[in-house]
Amino acid sequence: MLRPGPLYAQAESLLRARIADGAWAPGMALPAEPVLAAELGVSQGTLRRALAALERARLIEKVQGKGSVVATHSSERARFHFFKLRDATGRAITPTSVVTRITRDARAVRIARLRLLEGRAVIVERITLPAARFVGFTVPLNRELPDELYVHYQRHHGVTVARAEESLTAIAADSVAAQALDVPVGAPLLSVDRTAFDANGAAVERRISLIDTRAHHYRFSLD
Amino acid sequence: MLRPGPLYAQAESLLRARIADGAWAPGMALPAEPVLAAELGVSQGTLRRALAALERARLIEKVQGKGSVVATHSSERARFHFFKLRDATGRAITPTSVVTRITRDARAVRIARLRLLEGRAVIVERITLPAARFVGFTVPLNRELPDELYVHYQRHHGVTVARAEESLTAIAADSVAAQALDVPVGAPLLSVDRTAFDANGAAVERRISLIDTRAHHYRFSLD
DNA sequence: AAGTGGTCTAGACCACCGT
DNA sequence: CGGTGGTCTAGACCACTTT
Repeated sequence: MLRPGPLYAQAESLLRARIADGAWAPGMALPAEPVLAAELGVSQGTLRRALAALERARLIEKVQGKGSVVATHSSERARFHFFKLRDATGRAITPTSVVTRITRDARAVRIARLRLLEGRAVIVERITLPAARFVGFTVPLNRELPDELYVHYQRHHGVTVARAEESLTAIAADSVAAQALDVPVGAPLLSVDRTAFDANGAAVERRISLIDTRAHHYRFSLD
Repeated sequence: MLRPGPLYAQAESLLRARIADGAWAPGMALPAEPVLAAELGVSQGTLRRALAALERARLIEKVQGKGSVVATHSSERARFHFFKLRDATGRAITPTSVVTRITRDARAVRIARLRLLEGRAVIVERITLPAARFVGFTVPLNRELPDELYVHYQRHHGVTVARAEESLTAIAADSVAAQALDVPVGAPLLSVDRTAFDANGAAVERRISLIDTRAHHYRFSLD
């Protein structure tokens, strides 16, 4: 058998693939460590090293005495991991969202969305999804959504966003954005261009957010 | 003796303190693992767990066959870790910097700086340092600096920046920034408000950068 | 009580670096 | 060659959760 790299890395990528492929669904309990170790043919210590890496990548969550489960986007931690806006004092805020338009062609689904923070329109977004991964995509229009979009991807399309890259710039509001956000044309907006990836590293979403940052800040850490 | 928390965590904070206090200077080799483990009274395995955490935090660097050393900011990795601007194609760029003014009082040292990318003025910065940690701070004015500012902090003041928090907003250029960056007054600029911390978690720098993002993007990952 | 993950140890063996 | 870190294992014991 081919054995590229250390055992713990092989174990990690095996488990990572099972999660990304949906063989282990989000919320599902993993086998106990001794069982899983035997199945993979490694010691429990080696398995634990692989599981620790998956936990750092937020793909699984471990609880002492209970076991490990595949991480869900509805869990507190993941919900805030991809939403970095905070109010002026640094506190997190829960946004509400309204999808205003959906269009599609053979290659992509395109979504326009407006997000409100504390009742004020603060973000306009244009989202592009690969049609192949999101067949039959649909959400109610012009109504507040019950769940985060990433939770929707996961539940209805088996797509779990694991990682993202963002590119930030300051731009001047055009007339469309200005009207939606109730700011003057030419007002400075924060543009966030995000590409999101699943656990296998495949791109699953492109999202451009235009943000009115007069009352809210984009906040994060460099560790 | 008091023993709060697991051994590996105690070992980690002990080592972390030695680095932050300067008892182990940047670039200095650490004792070999068996030696260090004996000194701390833990097994090599437990010590390795602590060292792995310090390596993830970029406080030390390990090299197989040679040993471990306290990380230096001049190393490639750390140099780019705190500078997230990239060109439009995503490539990293090496900035040059000119300090234009230094003022000080009993509490703080204040620095004004201009940064050039590919020959164009792209960033104006105002930096505030706690006077207590930076006694006798001085750099040549209006001349290109030989080293990054963080390398200067480390070499001349024993201050190592280990972590930072940033708050981003889009603002309109005022007349001062507009002139320095050669953009119209009111042009959108990316404002980055950074607070930097040492390995002990003490704040060691406040820095506000105003960036012209027409040709360069602020780029980073959410993992 | 039984099962889970969490900690800690000791030791064998491997891969790499220097002399 | 001796010294370094890197990998892998086996087992003892602890802390927590559930039955």
